[in-house]
Amino acid sequence: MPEPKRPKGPLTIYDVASRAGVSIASVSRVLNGQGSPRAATRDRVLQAVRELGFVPDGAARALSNGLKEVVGVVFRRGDETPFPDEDESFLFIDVIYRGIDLAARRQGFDVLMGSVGFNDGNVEARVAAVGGKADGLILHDRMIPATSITRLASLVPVVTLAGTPVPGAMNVRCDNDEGMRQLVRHLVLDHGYNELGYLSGRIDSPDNHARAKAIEAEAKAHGAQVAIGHDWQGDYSAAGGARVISGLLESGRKLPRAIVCANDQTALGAMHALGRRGLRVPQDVAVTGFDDVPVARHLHPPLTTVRQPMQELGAMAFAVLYSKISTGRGDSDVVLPVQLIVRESCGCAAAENGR
Amino acid sequence: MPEPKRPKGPLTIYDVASRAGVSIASVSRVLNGQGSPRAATRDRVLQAVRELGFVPDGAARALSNGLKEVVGVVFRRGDETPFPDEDESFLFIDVIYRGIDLAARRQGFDVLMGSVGFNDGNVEARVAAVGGKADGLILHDRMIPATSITRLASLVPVVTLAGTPVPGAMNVRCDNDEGMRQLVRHLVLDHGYNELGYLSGRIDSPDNHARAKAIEAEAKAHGAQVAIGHDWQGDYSAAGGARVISGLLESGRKLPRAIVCANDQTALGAMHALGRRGLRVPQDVAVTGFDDVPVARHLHPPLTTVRQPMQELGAMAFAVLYSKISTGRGDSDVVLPVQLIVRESCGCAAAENGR
DNA sequence: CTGAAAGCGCTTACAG
DNA sequence: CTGAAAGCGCTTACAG
Repeated sequence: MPEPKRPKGPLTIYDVASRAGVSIASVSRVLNGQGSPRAATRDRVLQAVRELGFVPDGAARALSNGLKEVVGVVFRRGDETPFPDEDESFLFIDVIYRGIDLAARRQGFDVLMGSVGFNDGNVEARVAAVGGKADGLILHDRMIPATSITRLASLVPVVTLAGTPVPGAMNVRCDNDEGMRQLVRHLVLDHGYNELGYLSGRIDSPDNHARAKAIEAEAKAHGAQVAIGHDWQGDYSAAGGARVISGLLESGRKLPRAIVCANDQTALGAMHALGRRGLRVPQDVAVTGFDDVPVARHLHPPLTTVRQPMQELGAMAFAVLYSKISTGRGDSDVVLPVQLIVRESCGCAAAENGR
Repeated sequence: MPEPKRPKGPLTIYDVASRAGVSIASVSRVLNGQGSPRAATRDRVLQAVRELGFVPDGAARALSNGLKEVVGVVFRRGDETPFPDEDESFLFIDVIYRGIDLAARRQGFDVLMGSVGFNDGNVEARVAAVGGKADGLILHDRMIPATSITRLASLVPVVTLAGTPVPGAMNVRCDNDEGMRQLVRHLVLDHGYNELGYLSGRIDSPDNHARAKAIEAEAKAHGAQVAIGHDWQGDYSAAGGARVISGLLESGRKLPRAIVCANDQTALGAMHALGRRGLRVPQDVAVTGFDDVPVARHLHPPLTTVRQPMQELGAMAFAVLYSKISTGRGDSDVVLPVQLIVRESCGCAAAENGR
């Protein structure tokens, strides 16, 4: 029987200790690089670990040293649709997630994902449960009320993503305001468009709110008009963008010279709808996006947009959280710079393409 | 001071108990719905919990009752590329992941993601660490050697995805063989093509191996030739697919009537390369994929392919794992049916389109 | 350098 | 129905 006789239950540090002929304290020290065990001790422990295939129990470690080495991340995601047509929204979250993941890995943390469907009940309970299993929490946008976030934050460090800072919690976001202002300046000053429309995102989104305010302020500063409001209300989806444009066109409304969309998805839908009516982009109407999702550069024409550093957003969220976890303090509102990506849908020539 | 006086350290069950004037045992029972506490007890506990904002510590619960309610999932993913051009590969993993997530959520489990970069060192240690923090492990394809999987599986239940069953571990996969056979029958019997080429995936992939064997066997059964081998070796990427086709064309080789690609990405690259040489799909050369990624139906022409039920794959992986965790036994090799999706790249007319 | 022992925050028989 | 106590598998002062 080549199989080493295994103790009954799951393997514990006691099994390793007895096999190596040392105390559990020594095993622990060797495994964690604490103290300076004698080489002989080290070797015997390591060998026993190898022979037994021992892996320390995470829960016990966590309980003992007060560190789980786990970040909780809760995103909201669509529910049952197996292959939704808005493929990209996924990708987007995925990129943020990757930023978190990469940064976490560097510190030996793993990521506990607690996703929540759009129409799930008791979201707060779910978030709390994830919080109980982690050293800190990264929350996407407005999943739970601000007061709940504050309460939760007294229990475990919390950073919100792309939201508005909430008392007690930390926040990391992109500079929507500056991005939108750069975009407006490009359209108004470089192209001379003086009539813009803002095809909005979901009305309850802080991002949307920030972008709407920025476009209005900057347009005003340069003497341009901006159509905005109920008739222009989309929902961040391509379908929503198309719906708004169709509605506008059907009601016989004259479109502004440039349509600034709340995000790339919306721009995609808008361009579709315009194309169906025989309107050319950018000759008849210029269209811009926001996000710079991967397909943006492959559209016809390639989409002028604002790139948000999503991966850095994720990495920064972890960094801030980690700082709070390990030192007890962390920045409460980090703003990441965005970048104007000029392609052709604004009316620029192919040569000037941003990549 | 509306703020209730908070104990020094983090909140524990003792704080709740003393505030409610009961023992910690009662608090635990109320929280977990064990026993039948008196209504009065229940209420006082619940109120104390609410007032304090108490959330039980996951590590302590796990250690105490031997259940972490966490599934570990380890995928391999690309490393630093911020916005890779092969966007879809992501999505794909994401869909599997969603299946796992949905199924896990239903049982109150959360998902611990421990991703691994393609050129990360000590993958085994990482996988083991994740294993130590979870009740069970879902592993993508061949991340670590079979023997390591077997060893790990003696410690914690393991299910591998889309791989070959490994002793001790469980496995869930799609029916590559049947999918490829259906595809070949369609090409040979329905379209009458008797010369096929198999543009392969990574050579070390079990999936690729299974698909290659299936196409050879089925082609032979129906008297068709299949070109395969070194000159036809891709790597699952669009770039790889394009490279193979270009190489073939440059060497003056005559292409077979239909090119069966190892996956959709490869087909995408192949179609690009064919287009660049002025070859028409499907009139000059038919092309097929495998996977049915979301963009497949939007290609020109829409791609005929085999749909793998990725979300179910994930859900099934969890189900099998959960069964093992809770009952001690689970199926060791589950095969999920695939579906032939006939679109136009095989030569079928638009009307016959699968969705 | 190393071992015996306490303690991390829960759950759950075991008495009452 | 409820409380006192043991125990889950580790880590880490504290002695030696």
